[in-house]
Amino acid sequence: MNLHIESLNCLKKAFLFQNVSRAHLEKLLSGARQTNLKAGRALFEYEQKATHFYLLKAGAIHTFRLSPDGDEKVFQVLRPGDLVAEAVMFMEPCVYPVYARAQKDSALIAMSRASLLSLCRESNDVSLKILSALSLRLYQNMNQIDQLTLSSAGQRLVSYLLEVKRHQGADNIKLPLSQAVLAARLNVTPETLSRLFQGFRKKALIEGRRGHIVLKDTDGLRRAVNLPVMHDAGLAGAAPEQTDPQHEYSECGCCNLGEV
Amino acid sequence: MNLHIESLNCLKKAFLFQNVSRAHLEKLLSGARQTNLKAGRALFEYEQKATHFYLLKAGAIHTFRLSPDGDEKVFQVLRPGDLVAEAVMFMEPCVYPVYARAQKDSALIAMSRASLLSLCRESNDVSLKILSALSLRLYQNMNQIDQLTLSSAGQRLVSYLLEVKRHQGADNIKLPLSQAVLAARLNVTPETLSRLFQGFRKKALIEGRRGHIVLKDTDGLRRAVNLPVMHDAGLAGAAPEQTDPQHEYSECGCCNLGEV
DNA sequence: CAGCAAAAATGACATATGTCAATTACGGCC
DNA sequence: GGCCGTAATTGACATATGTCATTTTTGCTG
Repeated sequence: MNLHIESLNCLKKAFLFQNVSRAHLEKLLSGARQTNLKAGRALFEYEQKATHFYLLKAGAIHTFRLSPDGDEKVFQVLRPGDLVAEAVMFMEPCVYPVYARAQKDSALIAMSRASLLSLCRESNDVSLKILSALSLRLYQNMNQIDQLTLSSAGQRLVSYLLEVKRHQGADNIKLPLSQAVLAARLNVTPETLSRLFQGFRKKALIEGRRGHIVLKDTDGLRRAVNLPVMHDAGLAGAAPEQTDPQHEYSECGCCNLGEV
Repeated sequence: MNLHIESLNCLKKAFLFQNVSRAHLEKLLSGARQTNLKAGRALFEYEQKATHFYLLKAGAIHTFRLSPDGDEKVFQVLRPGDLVAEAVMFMEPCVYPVYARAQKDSALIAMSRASLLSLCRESNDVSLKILSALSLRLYQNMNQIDQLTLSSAGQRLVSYLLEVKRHQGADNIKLPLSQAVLAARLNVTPETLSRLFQGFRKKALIEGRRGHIVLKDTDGLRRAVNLPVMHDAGLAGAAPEQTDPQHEYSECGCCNLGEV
């Protein structure tokens, strides 16, 4: 069956299942089903019993929580190739700790918790893989906490911009998030974000707008918001090695920029 | 050897090693050494190569990062019985993602990363245990992000107080953190924290001071800061089950209050 | 190309929270 | 029990950021 073959190939590419035998993958897929979601539709709800995890084949998924006044706090921006909620499968009690929603029309493969758990029970190799995947997510989360607790909105923005720059290589960066979503990720209002951009533009620290920005003076940016002007990047010192070309992972190892 | 026996017993109590065979534990301990730290001394540094993880036998350890202006952002407050940096052992590259420092005079058992990894390779059981421990930490971190991104300082404080109440059962709660540390955990200044307490006291929402506080009107507290007045607790809906008596775990499952 | 809805920018304003300095209360120690 | 250093409180003040309303831009779709 075509779908099957295709899914199998997708799975193989996922970091988690790099060295997993074909037999094991087949098993994982045996109970799997394809899920298609229109933009805006929910994949799962916060605190809902977590029975499945997903491989995102196409589109984009956001995971988020709601603040008391109702606005969304974005945790992750997931892209094709990413696994969704795989870490949740091991929690006790097993409920989704976030909402998940399709941001664009999306296609996913849904796999059951049970099949993953039994796979882990059978293969220590898989367990170990997942272990390292989880610890990575843990690290991402700590970095996110770190970033969110930067005292000023400017610091959070600059730290984000520098992170993006690190990953896209060039000073000429492309923001993969709408301003509204970015604002949510940085825990500021869109207005504030807009004004910050304006401010940096006036000081000739950046150029361009609307998703396509040129960083003219990164040290200046750092100074403008009182971030230490130093060696490499604002955030963690995770070795600035290039993305491992072997798996087409959309997320960066140490952070969560929401882009390729 | 006495120390050995004692350490063995400590290990057995740790959640991670609940069902691990004695032989395996022995192996873990074979390369272990006892570490004593005076209050204020560092256990490890941020970004330092992570070679060991620890079991805290006595005292208290804080893990934290530094903000650009130099103040500490507390990630965890660890108590006797807790494991320190066990999750880090599986990260790649393997460097400590936080600073760790003894807050009081502390005694720890240091175990090597290598021995843990080989234990995991040998025993899928251990891998699975750690898997669930890691996913728990992940969940804690998400809750912490959630809490830190509550827009107002008051919301963060109330959410913290309610969390503590949930765990101590009574309205009569004991704060295990100095005000300065608590302020850091909530990402506010000590002054602001002090004023918040004052404000609540004036409105007769709380009573008492200095680590010993009585919550007079929890719904009032929620309303005072615009937190939804609802069923159970402000944070995640992790089942409000009592702490499992079988392991003397200082931390709560879903959050990180810094106390028993 | 015009027209429209959504996104972004701008302005005026309120306020929560940080900052710095001074004062008070507490807890350990001789 | 009285002193002293640290922690907590209080006050005056500056300011970053949120809020709400309005305008401008953008990108689409017919």
